[in-house]
Amino acid sequence: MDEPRWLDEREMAAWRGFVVASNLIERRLEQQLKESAGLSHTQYEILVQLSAAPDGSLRMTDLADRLVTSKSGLTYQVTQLEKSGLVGRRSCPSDVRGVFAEITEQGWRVLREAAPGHVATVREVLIDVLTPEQLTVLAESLGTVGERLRAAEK
Amino acid sequence: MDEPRWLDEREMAAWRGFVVASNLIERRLEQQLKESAGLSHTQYEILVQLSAAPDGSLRMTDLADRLVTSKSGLTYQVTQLEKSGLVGRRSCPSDVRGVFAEITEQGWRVLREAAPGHVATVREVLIDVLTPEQLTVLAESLGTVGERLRAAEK
DNA sequence: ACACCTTGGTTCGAATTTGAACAATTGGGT
DNA sequence: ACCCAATTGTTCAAATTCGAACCAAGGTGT
Repeated sequence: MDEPRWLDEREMAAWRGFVVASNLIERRLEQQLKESAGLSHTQYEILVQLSAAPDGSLRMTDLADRLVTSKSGLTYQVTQLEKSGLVGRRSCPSDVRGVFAEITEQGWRVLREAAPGHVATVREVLIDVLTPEQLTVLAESLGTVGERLRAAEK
Repeated sequence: MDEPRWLDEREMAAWRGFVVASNLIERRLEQQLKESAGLSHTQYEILVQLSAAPDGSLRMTDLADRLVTSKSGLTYQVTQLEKSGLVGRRSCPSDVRGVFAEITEQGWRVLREAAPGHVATVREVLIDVLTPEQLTVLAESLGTVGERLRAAEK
């Protein structure tokens, strides 16, 4: 770390842009979901991941990985969603330790109800603000970034 | 919201990429700063903003805006940093209600100490992973996104 | 001067997040 | 079969976050 390569103007712009944009977007999303569906963004994401899974259920650890959250954080949120009846827990046949989180009927309803507004907001804050070309580059770039970080965490 | 325009594959890739990347990056940054300098990312950002200000000080509200955080959240963090001696509070001459947060000598030292490692990590997770062209597009895109959201919040 | 609406910052309580410690299993490698 | 490291999910305490309520002080219009 003797002679750090500082960021030039463009690099700095990209970095600041990223940090600021992600904070602003997260804030807006949180507010929109909370007010229109009574869900936090994390909770919404849990429902989305479960709904996309083959049988509407995923192992806790698997789910935690997809959400990029801590195991304990997930335990907490799943418990919350369980209290609200949007998610249930099932135990895993092949592994006594394992626990499946499973989206319920009501979970589906709430998700279907919340999705349109959420998507609209996503468009409003990111997608519809950019040109198709920008979107393509963004998808590729952040895809790579994600892969690298996933790999590095292991 | 009768017929929502769902996201096509590319749009979805951009969106998922954004969410996943920002979570992963934030996690990594937090971990790196905590272990190498004992600071949270928020605290680091506070020091950066103050150090960049003309006289090393900013009004609380101004600072909160730049950090994209709530006023109460900032009050908390500034208090923490004050306890550690990295930041001080001064009152504003022209407005009795006003409070300036000001970076201290020790704050400067800690910041200088932490910066190289932080920048290295930023390169590692984002900047050096992308091509110059990708970086340019990213900077422009997220710049726009940020501006729009800032404007919309008013 | 006087109401009145806005601003600036802090305080408060509630919700959330994290990492470390833990208990119970699992799955090799020998 | 058996020992041991790695894995699973939860619990716990501590730190952080937010929004709403609040108090004090500015600024405006009459």
